[in-house]
Amino acid sequence: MSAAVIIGYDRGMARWEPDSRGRLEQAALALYGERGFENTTVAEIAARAGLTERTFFRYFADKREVLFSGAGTLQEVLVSAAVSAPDSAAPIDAVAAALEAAGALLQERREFARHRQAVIAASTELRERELIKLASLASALADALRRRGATGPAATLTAEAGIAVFKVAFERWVNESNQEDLPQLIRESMDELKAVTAGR
Amino acid sequence: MSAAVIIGYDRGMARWEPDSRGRLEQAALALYGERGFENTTVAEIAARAGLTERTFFRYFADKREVLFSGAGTLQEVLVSAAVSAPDSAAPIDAVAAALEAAGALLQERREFARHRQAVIAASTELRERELIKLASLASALADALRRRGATGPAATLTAEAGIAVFKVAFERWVNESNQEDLPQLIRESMDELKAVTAGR
DNA sequence: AAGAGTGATGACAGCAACTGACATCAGCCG
DNA sequence: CGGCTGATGTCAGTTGCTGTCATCACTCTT
Repeated sequence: MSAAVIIGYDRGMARWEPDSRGRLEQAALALYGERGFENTTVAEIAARAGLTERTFFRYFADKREVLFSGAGTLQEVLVSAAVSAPDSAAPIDAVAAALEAAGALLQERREFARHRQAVIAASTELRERELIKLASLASALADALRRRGATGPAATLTAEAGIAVFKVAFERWVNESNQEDLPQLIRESMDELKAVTAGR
Repeated sequence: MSAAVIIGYDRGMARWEPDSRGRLEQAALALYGERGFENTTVAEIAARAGLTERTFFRYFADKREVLFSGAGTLQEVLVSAAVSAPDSAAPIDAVAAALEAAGALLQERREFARHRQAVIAASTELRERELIKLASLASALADALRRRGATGPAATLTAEAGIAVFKVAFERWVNESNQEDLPQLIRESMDELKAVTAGR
């Protein structure tokens, strides 16, 4: 059964409803939010999107991945901002600039980001997936720093510390009720990292 | 079928072979190493240990967890070392002391740690699990710092940065062919973090 | 010593995640 | 017009994981 049948095939007679991928993502986020990740089956997600389980797995490698389609874009923004920071900037400052760019991107969809984060925080399995995405960001960021001339281990350390800053700032941003500015929170957290590693 | 039947019931006529848990861990590590995590079934692990699939899941929550039974001990060592650092030590130095204690523990079983790490590195699923274990260490470490009087976000940042140091040092230690000293590598990586966050 | 636990294990059924193979069919293109 | 394409459906199968009940050597009680 296709959703087009239900809707009456009025979208210019396209064979299928467009944006299957987007519909699956919306359905998954909604259902994970309503009943929790573990209590939702892939068949249910697919049904809400007017598709079948098999089609879900053509778009997403597994049940978790459906919440992480934005990771690629985030990584691109992060890396390109790091690469395009002035040559004179120290690695840690290139990282700070990259994190602020990524933060600005997330800020554009505050409500979505909050909802999504609440869903992820409620499930250990989803938290695992998020952590490996963040590790992938750190790895890509370290590569970018090496392209800027940083040495291997220092690049890794700078990138990982930067991602730690990002995590802390993002968590604050998500939980604060006021409309805080994420890039600003990133700057503050970065300063706090510098203070803390200096032994204060 | 019990393994005792095969072996001939000569261990003082105990009803079952002792240390089922340990046998499962050994069998899993061996099989994951031989054919890879994804190409190993739980039934095969259980069979090699002389047990059934059902018993495997009585000891371990899932197929990955069997490689992480040491995480609890590591966390205890880490936390108790952090808590027992001198009151005069800055948070980052308490973390450094804690990481060195944990490093010394791992160093006692260098070959095991290497083998295990090679297996984990070969599987994305296992890397995910490792990352959440490290996140749990960071969280416990941050709690320990708060008990020492550190404020919330600073404690989180210090702990996360410390775990980043640990990751980098551990990776060096595992990959170096020479018999390097892990606590020493941790000290060096910590110094590198301090340099890097200072803008060098 | 007989009988009543106990605890680790096995046996079995069942659900849900995921995969491979093949079928379908509207629209496009030559 | 007819063949090709690409997104989807259908179906069968494997495996991870769970609930439930059975088994039975050992132990404790009386």
